[in-house]
Amino acid sequence: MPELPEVEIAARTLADQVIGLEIVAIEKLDWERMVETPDLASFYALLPGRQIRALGRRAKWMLLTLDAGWTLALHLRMSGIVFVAGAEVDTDIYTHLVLALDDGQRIFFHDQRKFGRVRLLDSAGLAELDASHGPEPLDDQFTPDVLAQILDQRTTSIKVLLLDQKRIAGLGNIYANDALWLAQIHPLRPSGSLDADEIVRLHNAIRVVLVQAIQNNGSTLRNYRNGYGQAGQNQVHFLAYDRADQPCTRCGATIERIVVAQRSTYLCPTCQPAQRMPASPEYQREAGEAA
DNA sequence: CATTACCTGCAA
DNA sequence: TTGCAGGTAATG
Repeated sequence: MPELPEVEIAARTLADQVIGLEIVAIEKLDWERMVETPDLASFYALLPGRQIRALGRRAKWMLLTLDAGWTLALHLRMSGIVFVAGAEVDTDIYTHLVLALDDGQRIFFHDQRKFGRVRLLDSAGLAELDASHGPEPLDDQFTPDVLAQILDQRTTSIKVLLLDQKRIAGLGNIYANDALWLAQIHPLRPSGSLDADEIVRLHNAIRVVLVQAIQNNGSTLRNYRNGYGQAGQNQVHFLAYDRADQPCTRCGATIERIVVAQRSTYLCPTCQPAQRMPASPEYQREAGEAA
């Protein structure tokens, strides 16, 4: 499921409900492989008694800042849902982690596909997680110049680069597709081939699609829910993602589906040309003569 | 760099 | 039955 907007909304809606509460027990943990660090014995020993001080997000990681310098980091991967519920809600076979809180509520980590991951990190572990990701696209420090440096000289396709969390944080398949459509850039263009104007367009497009998705409480295709168990509304606003064979809302051409890096990729063949249109006089003269 | 693996459910 | 799904790590 979740990309940056969905994790952001999930973190915000969790914050409304659990800040200041204490984790009193690990009530259920039936998929032990989801705990990446520390070892299980330490996880069981360290978590009870921790107070939840703040909620945050880094890339697609939800961060629960605890006392004593600990951070509980949750990654929802494809199908994870983190929500709060009281004792009246039963766990099901997909609920793999339940944290009991001191007000009687519980944090549920529900994950149909079991790809979700949990880390309990000290300050060094948190710094390591931070350092392993690229810049946050919604930060003020993320400027077109920063994006230009990330793209510079790279031959890898722009779509693959946008999905690489080490280069830029938070984009997944939906918003990478939509940002490229909005910027009118073909997903297979080599990253280093974008000119200054295209980089400015892409920088702006990334922010626009993410901000709009947050305003719409994220996208729910199948599993995604916020911290109250509610679905998002952004899925009706997709620009290119999942719109194969439908008309481009900008030019009316038919949206195509191709596969890039084993991921479905949607583009408008008219608005997102495979080759950048060179503006040099030589090209224009040749183009004119050929025509 | 491209495949494959990790999991499960659902629609074609 | 096959292919596909908001992601990433581990392989050739």
